[in-house]
Amino acid sequence: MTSTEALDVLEAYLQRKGLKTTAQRRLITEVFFDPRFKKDHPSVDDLFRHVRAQDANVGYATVYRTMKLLVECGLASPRQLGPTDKETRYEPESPGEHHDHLVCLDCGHIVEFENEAIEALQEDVARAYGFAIKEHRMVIYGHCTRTDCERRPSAGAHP
Amino acid sequence: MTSTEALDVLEAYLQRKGLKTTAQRRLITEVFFDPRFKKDHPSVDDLFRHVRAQDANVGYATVYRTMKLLVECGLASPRQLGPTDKETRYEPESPGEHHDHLVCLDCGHIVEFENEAIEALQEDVARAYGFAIKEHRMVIYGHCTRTDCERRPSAGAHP
DNA sequence: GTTGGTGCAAATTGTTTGCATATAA
DNA sequence: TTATATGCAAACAATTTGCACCAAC
Repeated sequence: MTSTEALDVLEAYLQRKGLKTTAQRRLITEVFFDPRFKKDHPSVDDLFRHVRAQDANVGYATVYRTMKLLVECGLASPRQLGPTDKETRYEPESPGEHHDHLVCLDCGHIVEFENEAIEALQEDVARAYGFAIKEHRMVIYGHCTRTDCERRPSAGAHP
Repeated sequence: MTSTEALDVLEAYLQRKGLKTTAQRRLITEVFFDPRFKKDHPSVDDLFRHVRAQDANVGYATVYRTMKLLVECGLASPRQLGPTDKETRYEPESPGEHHDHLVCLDCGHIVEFENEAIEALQEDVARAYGFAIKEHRMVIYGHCTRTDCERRPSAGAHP
């Protein structure tokens, strides 16, 4: 989803809730959906720094509060891909899409994928235990084979 | 794995590392592997309270430090099943075993399961992207059908 | 006797909140 | 004009760390 579409979704949500469209909320949303940035699962701090580059007055708290709004209206999902990561990272969401993650334990590289066969099996499992699935999370940790994969012990994850 | 077996694993690990076996480390490990407790994915605070019931002098920091040791020697895994939970919870591990989780969004009930077909498909996915799998995490969120399932909005997870 | 452990309290870190001011509606 | 947002600093909560004393080895 483009940043323009995301803004539309956000503004509709704000209107419906009687909240206000502000320059800060627009800017943060634009940064979050910026194609140069989108794939990075940014933390609040990442977002804060990029936002400050465009408007030096935005506060940390505003970024937190805006990300909470984006989550509420379905435009973002909080993630914790590396179980040792302490900060929450955010992923842009497009309604109807879903993907899971492959995370390289060496370089931190993240690949998103989707697999219908796995999802069908998940349905079977859930049914067997009397659960109605709302959603799921799946992360596979391993070692990637990128030529530029270098050990980054601090990269996050020992899962 | 029984608490006795766990203690053996821990002591072997401590010895190999030149570390010391102490009463506190033994007690915390026993509590963590106590069958009455095992299934509960306890937080450090849960453990701390049960440990204090047996020895009123143990400090919070010691529980943290000991859980870190248990993770290092493979006896425990840190989990964050409800993405809104802030505290880390721990799950007892037995080498060679693996299970994933079903979490009820209403009552917080957790079911552990294992599914080889899903794991086989994960291998396929990883191979397709050039990843060698080390391990994985899968959590399915939904609504359970237990008769005593009651909405616990604070129960944890809106994933 | 050494080396490592414990308990406490203080420090750190990520996140939230209270409040006076500013701004969208 | 009136309700909501903002930015700042202070508050919080989970976890970590420094240090004086203790206890395994």
